[in-house]
Amino acid sequence: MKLATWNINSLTVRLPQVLDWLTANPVDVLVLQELKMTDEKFPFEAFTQAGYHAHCFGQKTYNGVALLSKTPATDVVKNIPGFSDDMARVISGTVSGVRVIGAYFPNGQEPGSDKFDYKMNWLKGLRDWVKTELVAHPKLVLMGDYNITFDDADVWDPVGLKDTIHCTDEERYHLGALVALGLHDAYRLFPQAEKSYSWWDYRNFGFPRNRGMRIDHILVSNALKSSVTGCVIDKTPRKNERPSDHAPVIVELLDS
DNA sequence: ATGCCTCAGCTCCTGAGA
Repeated sequence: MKLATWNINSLTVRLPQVLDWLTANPVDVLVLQELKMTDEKFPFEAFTQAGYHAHCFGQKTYNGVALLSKTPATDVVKNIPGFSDDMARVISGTVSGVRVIGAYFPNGQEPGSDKFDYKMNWLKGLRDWVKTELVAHPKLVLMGDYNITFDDADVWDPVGLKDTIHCTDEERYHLGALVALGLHDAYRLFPQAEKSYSWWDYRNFGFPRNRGMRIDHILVSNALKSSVTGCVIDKTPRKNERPSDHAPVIVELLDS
């Protein structure tokens, strides 16, 4: 079973690339972030034709997430139960016995800002909920655009970007607390090339210079850890003509 | 240097992303 996450920065612009990518990478589950469209505009038809069941949690202009799966997802939940939020950031469902949570974590803009405070509150809300989800669903995958790096290895310039957004101790504390619930960074379960990133700034030739950060993650629960056979970042679509600034991340699990 | 890209929208500029 293969599951993937991809922040596509506007599904309106990127739909052809998503469909092409699914043809080349027929994963069982794909979660998308930053649809930047309302549910009425979501291209259900195109995904049906591609062989996917789709659930959408959209929003005008910003945010918006979707859950695509080859077999139907059940018990679909939108956003974080118990955490009041105006923004469409989370969509969850059970696919083939695995609880899948797709999330677009807040950016946070800059430490000390209102948006940073919101990010910290959101992270606490997410953690409180995921803790209970893990009890109900031991086989759980939490994946998406976390907008947080784990450590210096995830940052192209850890000195210059020290204490800036995605690299602060506060953000990393919350990411660590999430992991401490009984989750594992699937990417680091395997040897990986140095300077591996999932996002590169559009500006200043960020991608060709490999000036990026690893901020898109797939966390797997204790119950799934031993069944993970691989995790990769696919940089191919970042080379497209009008790419998203993020690359998809894929994890493979042994079928159980 | 608060911009360099990219995207959405009450679109010819602004806010947001990261």
